Amino acid sequence: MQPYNFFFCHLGVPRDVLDQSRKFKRESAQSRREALVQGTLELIAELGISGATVREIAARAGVTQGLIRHYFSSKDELIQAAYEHHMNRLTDQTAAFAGDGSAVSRLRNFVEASLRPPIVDPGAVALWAGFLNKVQHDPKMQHVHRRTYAYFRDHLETLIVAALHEVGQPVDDGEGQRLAIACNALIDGLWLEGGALPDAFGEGQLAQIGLTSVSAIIGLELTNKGEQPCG
Amino acid sequence: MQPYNFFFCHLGVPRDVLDQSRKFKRESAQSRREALVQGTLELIAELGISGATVREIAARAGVTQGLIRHYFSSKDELIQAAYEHHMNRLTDQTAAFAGDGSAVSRLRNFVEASLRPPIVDPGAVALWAGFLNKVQHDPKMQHVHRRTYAYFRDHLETLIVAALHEVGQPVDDGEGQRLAIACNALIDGLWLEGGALPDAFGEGQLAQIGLTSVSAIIGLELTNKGEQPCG
DNA sequence: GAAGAAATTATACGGTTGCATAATTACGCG
DNA sequence: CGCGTAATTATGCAACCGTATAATTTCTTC
Repeated sequence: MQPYNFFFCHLGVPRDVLDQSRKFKRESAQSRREALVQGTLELIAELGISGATVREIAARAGVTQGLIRHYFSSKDELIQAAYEHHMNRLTDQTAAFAGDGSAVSRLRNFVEASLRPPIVDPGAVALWAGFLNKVQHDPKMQHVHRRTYAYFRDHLETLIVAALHEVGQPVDDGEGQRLAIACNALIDGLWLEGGALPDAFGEGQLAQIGLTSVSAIIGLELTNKGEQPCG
Repeated sequence: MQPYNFFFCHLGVPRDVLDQSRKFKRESAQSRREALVQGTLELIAELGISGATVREIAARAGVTQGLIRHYFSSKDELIQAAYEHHMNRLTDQTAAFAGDGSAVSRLRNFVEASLRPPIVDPGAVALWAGFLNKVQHDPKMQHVHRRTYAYFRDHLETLIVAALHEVGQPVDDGEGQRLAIACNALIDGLWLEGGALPDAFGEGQLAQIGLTSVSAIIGLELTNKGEQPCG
C-alpha cells in the first residue's frame, strides 16, 4: 500500500498489519449494528431473554459495552431492532422458497418450506417466544408484531387465492381472508410445536400433516399423491 | 410500639381481633404457596417476565420476600410451580367446557371453548410466551411442557376419534393421531393470534374459523349450519 | 504530518436482583 | 400460662444490570 522506503520500512507500514497493539478497528455503522443484532439474537436463542445483557451482547459482537449506546439509544431499541431483523429474515426466507412455478406449486412449496428446517428450528422458536412476551407491554414491539403477522398472512392469502383461481375455484375476499387466517394458524401451530419439541415429530411429518390439512381447509389437493387421479 | 396500657383492659382479649399491631398471621403452607404462585402469574402476565422479581411477587402475595425462600428453594422453583399451575388450569378449564353430550357435541364445545374468552386472553398468551422462552433451557420446565402438550393433544384425539366413530367414519390410530396433531396446531395458532392481537378478530370469529377448519380437516361437519341439509 | 472529528474503549455510578442470615413474631402444646 | 418451634420479618450482601460520562484511539482531510 505505501511503498515509501526500504530502511525504516516499518514506519509507513499500516499498523493494522504489523502492530498487534491496535486497540480496535473502525467499522461501518451498518456492520456494527448487524453484529450487535446478531449477538442479541444468538444470546436470546441460547440463554433466553435474561441471558441477553448488554455486556454479553457486546462481547459477542467483539466490542465493549459502551458501543451499544453509540448505535442504539437504549437496550430496548436494540431488542426492537433484533426482533424486526429476526422476523423479516424468517418471512423472507420462507417466501423465497415458494419459487416461481404455478400458483398451486408456489403455495405447496411455501407451506412445505414453512414446516421444515431451517424454518422449523428450536432456536427460532425460543427467539420468537422471548420477544412475544415483550410485545404485550411495548407499543413499538407490538407494532413490529402486527406488521410481521400481516405480512406473512397476506402473502399466504395471495398464494391461496391465486391457487384457487388457477384451478377454477375462485373465492371472494372475505372467504380468502378466512382461509388465510386458518392456514396461517395451522402453520404457526405446527411450526411452534416442531421447534418446541424437536424430537416429537418424524422428518417430514410436519410438512406432510401441514400439506394435507391445508388441502382440506381450502378444498384443493396440494399433496403429490393428489396429482395422480385415481379413477 | 406497644404503649403498654393503662388499665390492663386488653388482657384476655384475642390479639388478632383488637390489636392492629400484629405483624403477620400464620397461614397454611398450601395457601401461602398458592398466593405466591398467583402473584407470580399476575406479574408475568401484566409486566412480563422481567417484572416478576422476588420482591414484587412477595408484595402481591402480601408477604415479605424472605418467605419465598421458605417455601421454594429458589426463584426458579417458584417459576416452575407457576408454569405447571397455569398450564393445568388452562387445560382443565377447557376440558370442562366440553360437557357430556354426544361425542360430536363434546368436540364442538371443546373447540369453541378453546377459541373464546376466557381461554383466549392476552394475559394467558403473555404468560405462555414468557414461560416458553425458559422451556428450552430448563429440563424441568421442558418436562412440564411435554406433559401439558401431550395432555391437551391426547384429549383432543380422544374427542376426534369418538366423534368420527359416532357418525360411522372410524379411523385407525395413526390417522387419529395425525388429525389430532393438525387440529391441535390449528387451535393453538388461532388461540395465540387471538390473544396476541386482541383487536384483530371480531367476536366469535376465531371460534367460527376454528370450527369450520376442524370440520374440514377431520371431514365431519361441526358447525350448526351444517346440521341443516340444504338440498 | 498535524488537526479535528468520529468511533471505540474505559471507568464509574446508582439501582436492583436473588439469596443468605439473624432477629422477631405467632401459635400449638404441655 | 409459659415455653418451644416453626413461620415470618428484617436486614444485609455481593453480584449484576443499564446507563452516563470521560478518556483514548483511529481515521479522514487538508
